[in-house]
Amino acid sequence: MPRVVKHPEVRRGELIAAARALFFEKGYEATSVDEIIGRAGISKGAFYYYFPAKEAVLEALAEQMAREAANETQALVADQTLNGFERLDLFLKHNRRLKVERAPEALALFEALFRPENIALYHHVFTRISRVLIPLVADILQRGMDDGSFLPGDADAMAEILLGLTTTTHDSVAALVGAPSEEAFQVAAAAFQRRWVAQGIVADRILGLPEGSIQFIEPGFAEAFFAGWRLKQAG
Amino acid sequence: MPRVVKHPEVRRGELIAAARALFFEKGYEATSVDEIIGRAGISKGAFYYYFPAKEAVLEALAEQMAREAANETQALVADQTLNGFERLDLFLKHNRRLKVERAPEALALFEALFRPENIALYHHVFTRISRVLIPLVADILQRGMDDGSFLPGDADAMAEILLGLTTTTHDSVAALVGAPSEEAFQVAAAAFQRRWVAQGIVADRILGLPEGSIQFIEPGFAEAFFAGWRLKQAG
DNA sequence: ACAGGACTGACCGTCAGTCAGTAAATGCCT
DNA sequence: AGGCATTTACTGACTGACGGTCAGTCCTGT
Repeated sequence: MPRVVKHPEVRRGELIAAARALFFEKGYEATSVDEIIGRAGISKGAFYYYFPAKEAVLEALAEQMAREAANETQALVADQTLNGFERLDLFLKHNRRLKVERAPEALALFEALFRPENIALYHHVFTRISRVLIPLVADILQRGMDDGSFLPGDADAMAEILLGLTTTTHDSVAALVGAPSEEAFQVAAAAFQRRWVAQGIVADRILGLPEGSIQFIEPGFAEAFFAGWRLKQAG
Repeated sequence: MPRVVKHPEVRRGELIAAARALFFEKGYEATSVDEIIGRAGISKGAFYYYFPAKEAVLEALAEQMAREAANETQALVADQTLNGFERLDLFLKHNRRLKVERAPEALALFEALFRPENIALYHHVFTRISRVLIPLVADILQRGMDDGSFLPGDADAMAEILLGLTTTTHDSVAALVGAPSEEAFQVAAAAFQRRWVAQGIVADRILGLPEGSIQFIEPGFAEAFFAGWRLKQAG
């Protein structure tokens, strides 16, 4: 094969992109290094020139996704004129809007991340995302505790817990994207919606807000998600 | 090798036991089927006579551990004379006592389950344990909501959330058992303790109990755990 | 011209899984 | 009770694929 030299950053990016596509498609374990290098158009040696092991690509990919998530959020926390609750509300509104606006990509992403064979991928990605988001959320909580919007407490630990809550929806989401039939999906979607409503109430109680203050998802999100899913099944 | 025939249940049990020891020792991925059959004193073919794939042993092991956890808990929920809070308190007391009494085994178990290479094992085990415990906890919560011990709400979803909370301590426990030095362990132990205290407060608020009502771990648990760890490091 | 960074591809050891066959247990007929 | 047939439990050599290595080659900037 002809030898093509590229800037290391470019090559690295291409390798991660190739891995990303394949990991999402077939899972981390089921993707071989040979497939990654085939897609990236590069030799085995070059792969191991950039990454010490297959798992390192997984780490790099998780890192990249965590950075993307952090970048989108960071700007929101900057606004100094808002109090704690307004800030949290903005943060949540932003996330809700993202979920709806990007429903197609989100569907694909979730379908990839929540498939049983992708637990390792899921865990890596969410651990890293949590790690970057915890300080941001902790900051929001701390200000809210200081200005009386929220009940006082250990802001860091509570940020960790609140974010942890969202990652424990794994099973309910997995049931959604793994639903084998429309009936199963309907059941899973109902459970999903119930779970998130309960989670909002739980968050309200943790922070000492009136019930209904915090909403993680739009009321009709499961259905909207469902529309995309049905489209995919049909196509 | 001479051929020894045993009752299928016995053989299956021996295979799971051998796998359990090896998975705990070196992790799921790092354990080969050859090692499992070597320890169990059986041939490759016999292994695949009992399990369709390596992963099936992992499932079976997770199943076994989930059943053990459920059996120990089930008896507690049976007592009809107690109200919701007393029942929950009993459940938590039982778990706290278990953690202390079985600190040595718990240490070994945790050290195995929370090592980074064992994420798959961890996830399988805890998903299955959650699945059997959720109905039990939901039952406790429902009775407590009915008799006014707890704030009303979706008992199933809240049971799921409360149990989910405990699994999101993964990182803080992983930091504990993966600590490379005594200093790192001390830091991790402090974070661990803080995290669990916050979690107790969170649970109080979710159920509408006065702060301090729920305690997941004994005040000195991290230190007790630490003693065992130091012993191991020294030995 | 040459040093060192970027890259190649044949090769290696290991591992999960297969399979054709075999020994022991069990049922069944006489 | 003893022979025969069927089923169950098991053996171990083998395969293909995979992650990772390495000796060496090409390319680019200085």
